[in-house]
Amino acid sequence: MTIKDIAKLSGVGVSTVSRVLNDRPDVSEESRRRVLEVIAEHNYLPNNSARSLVRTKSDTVGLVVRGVQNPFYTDIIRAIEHKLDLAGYTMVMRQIASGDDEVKCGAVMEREKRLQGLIFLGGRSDYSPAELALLNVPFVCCTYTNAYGTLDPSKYSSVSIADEQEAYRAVMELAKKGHRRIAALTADPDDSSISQLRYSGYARALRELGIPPEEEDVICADDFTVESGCRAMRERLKRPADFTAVFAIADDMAIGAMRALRESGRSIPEDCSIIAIDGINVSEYIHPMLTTLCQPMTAMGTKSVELLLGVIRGGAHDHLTLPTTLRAGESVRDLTK
Amino acid sequence: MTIKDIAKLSGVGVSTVSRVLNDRPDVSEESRRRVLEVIAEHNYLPNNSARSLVRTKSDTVGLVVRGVQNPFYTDIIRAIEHKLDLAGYTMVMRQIASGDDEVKCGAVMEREKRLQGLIFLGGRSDYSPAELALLNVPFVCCTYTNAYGTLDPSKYSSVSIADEQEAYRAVMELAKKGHRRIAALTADPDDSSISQLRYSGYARALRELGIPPEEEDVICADDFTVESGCRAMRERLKRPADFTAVFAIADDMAIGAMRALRESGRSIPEDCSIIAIDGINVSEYIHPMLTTLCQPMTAMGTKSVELLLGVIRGGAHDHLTLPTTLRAGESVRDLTK
DNA sequence: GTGAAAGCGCTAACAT
DNA sequence: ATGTTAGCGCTTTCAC
Repeated sequence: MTIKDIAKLSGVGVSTVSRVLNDRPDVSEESRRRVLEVIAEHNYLPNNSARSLVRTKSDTVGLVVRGVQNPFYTDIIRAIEHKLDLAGYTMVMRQIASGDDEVKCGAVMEREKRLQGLIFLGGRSDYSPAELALLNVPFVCCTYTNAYGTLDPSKYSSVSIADEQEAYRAVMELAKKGHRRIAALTADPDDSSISQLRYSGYARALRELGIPPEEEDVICADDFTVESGCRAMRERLKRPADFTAVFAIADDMAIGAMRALRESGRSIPEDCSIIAIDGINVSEYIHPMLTTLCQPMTAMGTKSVELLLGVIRGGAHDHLTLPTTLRAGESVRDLTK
Repeated sequence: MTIKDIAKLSGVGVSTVSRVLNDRPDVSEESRRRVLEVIAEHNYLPNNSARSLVRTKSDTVGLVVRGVQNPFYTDIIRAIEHKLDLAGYTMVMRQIASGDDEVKCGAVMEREKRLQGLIFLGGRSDYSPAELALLNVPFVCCTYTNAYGTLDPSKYSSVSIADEQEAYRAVMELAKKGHRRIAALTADPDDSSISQLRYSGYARALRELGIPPEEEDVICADDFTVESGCRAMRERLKRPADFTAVFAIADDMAIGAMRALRESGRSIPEDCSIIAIDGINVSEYIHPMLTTLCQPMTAMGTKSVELLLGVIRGGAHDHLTLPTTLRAGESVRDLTK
């Protein structure tokens, strides 16, 4: 069943059918009705490939997810797919390992699939101008932004939280409750990405509090997973540890660390408090309920799509910083009482 | 940059370029080398839409995920995307709500995108012949199968666990530890799907154990989420409850239920044991570690793709039942000691 | 308002 | 082994 068949069956030309298909105004009500009828009757669907070919663009948006392991992305991906779907776009998703290059991957997809745009989930933010030149469609960075100012903000969009400030805020929450020896559970603090920003916030808070930084208390995990969080904390606890609280840069890592802490005989929050950033679903149900700064995941996905579609339709790039909300759980002990 | 440009630049005809592109043997080494060189030099990528158009098929496989909420799917989706990627296919994913019809959605995708095949994740299994007629490409059901024999097994593939038996096994584990009053935390037990199968296994175990079923002890949640599990258990605990153990049909529901149980003053496993099925990552790290039957998620995704590609390449449909592995956690108390 | 026809970039016959 | 050419199904001028 092709457009020709529909044309024949409706007794009109193919261009009229095409007009109906594309909701063009210049069709008589009479023709439109007939064509629509035939289409419905035969359950006809236009061939996407043919459309993409002639339009030299598809109705497709690419999503490149970096760092496969992060469960925190799930809700965002869902929101993105859903929103895209509503807008009549198709999402093609590709996952890449933390070490892979999202720009290269995006560039390949862009041309292979004739994408309208790209969304990067969890990427680096330090693209070089040469790299950026590979990308000829608008893109938005979801969950991160170029906080270092090396990218021209008018060339891309982003949706993120204020990672540095939120980390600062989390640590300050601990300080408010009387904690002074505060460890950080982070991933590589030097990868010019989210972990670095959150680590910086932690460091700034300590500085402001006049707490001397202890190298021993910066616990570095391999990635953002529960496993890594647990492993890193276990490793750390083999040596004497007298911090009274931990700031974890991600919920999952916190959950892993909590297990390690318990294994060492510490109970939470009696012997050691913990606060994190993310607010994944499950962390609200575990015991003790994790105290954390919740990211608005659905909004992050939705806003990313909105920004992208805005640019596709001719709008300008923009940068959104979304607020987190503190979920007061049960994992932080008040030392002042 | 099109195939014509490459042809011109290499001093050959378009068909030669096409042959090189498609790894055909009938090209002289000389030509192949030159074409490949030009392609590399100009960073040329063939237009997917044009290829799909003329081949009347794309290199695309559709994934329809039903029941957006289930976090258990994440790993499977990852495995599917990864495997598909390795095989040179592209995955387009669409999520639908629990109430939506995956077959209809798949049929639309199939024709719009000229799919090679479909994978359904978490669907119903009671398709009618009329519905199936909508699907003209091979498909595989991932995580479920038509356990009721209403579908011709040669018409589709499936990868699943033996839901009924595994549920039976889980309940028997509890019985082994001396539990007799065993509640079931399930979703709708009548939706001819996974929850029904697992509920049946529970019921069969009770029957075999000679334990009279208590209607009160079948706790029905709205869906498979932590929230629902928690809510359902909270509701149940408003009335007297003297079951010593709970069989939850999903890890997430179990985690939710654990919170509700604790809220009611019960500690786990001292006052109430709990066992589940799924084996999601996080349930191994929570406290107490959840005792559960782990599904081989990665294998389920990988195998689904293998089956599908097999059929696409002319093979026959097949049905895989994968084994679970018992993870002995800390959530089940041994009453016999 | 409508139809005829020219491509979009590619593959596959068909010649050579 | 290689080039020429006719479509694949659609959109979009351009006449009418």
